[in-house]
Amino acid sequence: MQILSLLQERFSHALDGWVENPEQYKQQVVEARDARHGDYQANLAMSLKNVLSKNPREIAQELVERVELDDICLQPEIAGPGFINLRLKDEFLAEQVAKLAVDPRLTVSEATDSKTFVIDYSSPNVAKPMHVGHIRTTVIGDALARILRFLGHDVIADNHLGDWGTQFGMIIYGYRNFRDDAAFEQQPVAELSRIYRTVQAIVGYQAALPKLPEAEVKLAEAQETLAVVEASPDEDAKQQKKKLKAAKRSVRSVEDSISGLNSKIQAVASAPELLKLAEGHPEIEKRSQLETAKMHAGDAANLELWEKFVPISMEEIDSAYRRLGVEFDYTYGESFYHPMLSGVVERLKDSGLAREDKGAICVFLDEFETPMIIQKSDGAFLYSTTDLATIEYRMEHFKPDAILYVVDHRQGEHFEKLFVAARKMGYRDVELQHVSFGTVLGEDGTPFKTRSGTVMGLDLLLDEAVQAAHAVVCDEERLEKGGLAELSKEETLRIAETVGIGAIKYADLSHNRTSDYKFNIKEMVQLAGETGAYLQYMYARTCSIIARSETNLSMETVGGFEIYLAEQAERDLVLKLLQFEDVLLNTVEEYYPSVLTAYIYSLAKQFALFFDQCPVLKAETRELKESRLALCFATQQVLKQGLELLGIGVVPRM
RNA sequence: GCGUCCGUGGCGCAACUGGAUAGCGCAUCGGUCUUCGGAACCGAGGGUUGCAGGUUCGAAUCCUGCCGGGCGUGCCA
Repeated sequence: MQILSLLQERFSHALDGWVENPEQYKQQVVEARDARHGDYQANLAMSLKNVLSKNPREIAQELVERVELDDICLQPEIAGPGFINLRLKDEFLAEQVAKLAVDPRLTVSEATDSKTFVIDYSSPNVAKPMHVGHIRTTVIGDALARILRFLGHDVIADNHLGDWGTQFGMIIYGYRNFRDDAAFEQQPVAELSRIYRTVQAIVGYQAALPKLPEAEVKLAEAQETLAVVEASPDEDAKQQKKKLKAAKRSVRSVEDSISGLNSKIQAVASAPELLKLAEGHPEIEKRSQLETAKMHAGDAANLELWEKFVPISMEEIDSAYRRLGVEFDYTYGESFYHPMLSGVVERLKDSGLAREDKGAICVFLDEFETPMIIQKSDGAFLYSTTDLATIEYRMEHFKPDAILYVVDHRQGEHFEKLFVAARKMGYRDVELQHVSFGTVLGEDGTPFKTRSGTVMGLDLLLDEAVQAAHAVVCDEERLEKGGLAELSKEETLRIAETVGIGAIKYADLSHNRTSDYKFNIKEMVQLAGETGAYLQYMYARTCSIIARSETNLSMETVGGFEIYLAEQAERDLVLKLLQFEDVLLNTVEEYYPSVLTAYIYSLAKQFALFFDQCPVLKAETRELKESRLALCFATQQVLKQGLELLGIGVVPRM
């Protein structure tokens, strides 16, 4: 049910033959922010003031006379400078919610202009452990895929794996030199990730070691500069402030980098075995890069190892996806596009878009100072090259109307360049969108790490959330009070899993995707406030009351229950339910899942209010009881569907 | 330096893309009900939306300039 566009159309019609392009004004019909102004409000009279050279209140008056709303609304009211306040008729609400309750699609229509979306999300690096940074892209991308599909679009979920990068050189080198055969035999995934971490630690150590003295010199310089600025202030107070701040900032930044270097050095220096390896394998980074280059060049031995490692690492990645309930249609990694790269570069050179500069092949774009480099001076290709090849491939094979890249905001400039270049290559009729998102931060406001400073593996993170959920939700006293004492251990574990994973997802999705957010498991699994658990609980409550009613309520039977809107809380709940489709459309307008989370939360709140104020099983009359049960049922369906579109599961009891 | 995003009650975030008295959740304080599973409901305090101008009927939102911060910035992804 699209209430908003229904109202907008009516107003647009009312303007036909009165103003030019009536369509452009209809978006000024919006949901009322304040309930005292009705359910919806039309704000167009004010902006038509100059167009019609008339007093806005007069315009509003005339609009009200022209607009055809009798079947939907009560008599519109004009307020303030020319606001038109609209209030839906109760009969209309009751009629529509009755339709919603018996419809598996909850009266959400399938798009008439169905489009094909390619959504590029998750994209972990094979052979590197997944961590908290992969949650956002995976969860946001998955939610968008689910919502767009539900709205009737064709969605191609493509996991653009990093399976061809420098990390392979590192594990190839590490595998040859550091592997523990018995461990690899028994637990290849764990052993591979141990090998990767070992090489990475040594790389970090060896790179940091020579940089430390330089950094200390820099620190001394920066401190001296600061001292000079402090000692001999600029006469201009403003200049002085600026200089002081710049000097302090540079001290701080050098200090930061020194502490970074120190921690990398410490990580190896404090572990004798590692230190020994580091000394026995000088220049390990260079050696690893060499292995990568050999692999790219087609070296049989290295490719054989690549073939061996990829499935092992995918096992781990897939298990994380299973747990998160995320699926892809395609998993074309970088390696898939590798054979196409030289062709891309050749075509760009031939068409004059790319040329050589300082040994590298570059695409210069007017909009940017720095070029997009597509081939390094040593002949290697870059991620720009792969991304261009990927666009070519997708355009040819999927013919999408839109390609969405769910990637963090730091790559913003890369995508801007990529899109400009793609346009120049002739791909003009496709929406290219960088659905960017902010960083996941730890308690201290810096990118999320464990106490020891390393990034925490995703599986451990999920375990922690599930444990926290179990502690809160499956507390014995609580279960006792809720009449759930007989739940088996298996059931409580399953509930904790659903709640824990849902908590992480909800916390992520409910934050505006463009901003950073602090990752705090304890807050996420809270039962009070705006959390996934609260929503799941409200769903369970709808289940509980319906079960108690012993009415065998279902989509087939609920149609027989007539709806009465006796109380304000009922009416508000119904209006909320009917706004589901408008919210979904709004959610994909700019690809903000938080629009949907905010709606589901407000629906749950509204249900809680209704539940508090309107007795259901103890309703005064049988008709009222049935009506309210039908509202519980409709709420249950919308909550379930809404959460499902976010990738969040529900349980009937918790 | 340049580019880009951001600054909203103590904290974490909204505000339907320019609408009416800026909302919500934590936290704090008070109240309701002998519960349809208190994870409930109602109420209170707390804000000059970083600052200063401008645009107009109207600005948290648009423009300009400051102040403060994140991120990016030619051969990593």
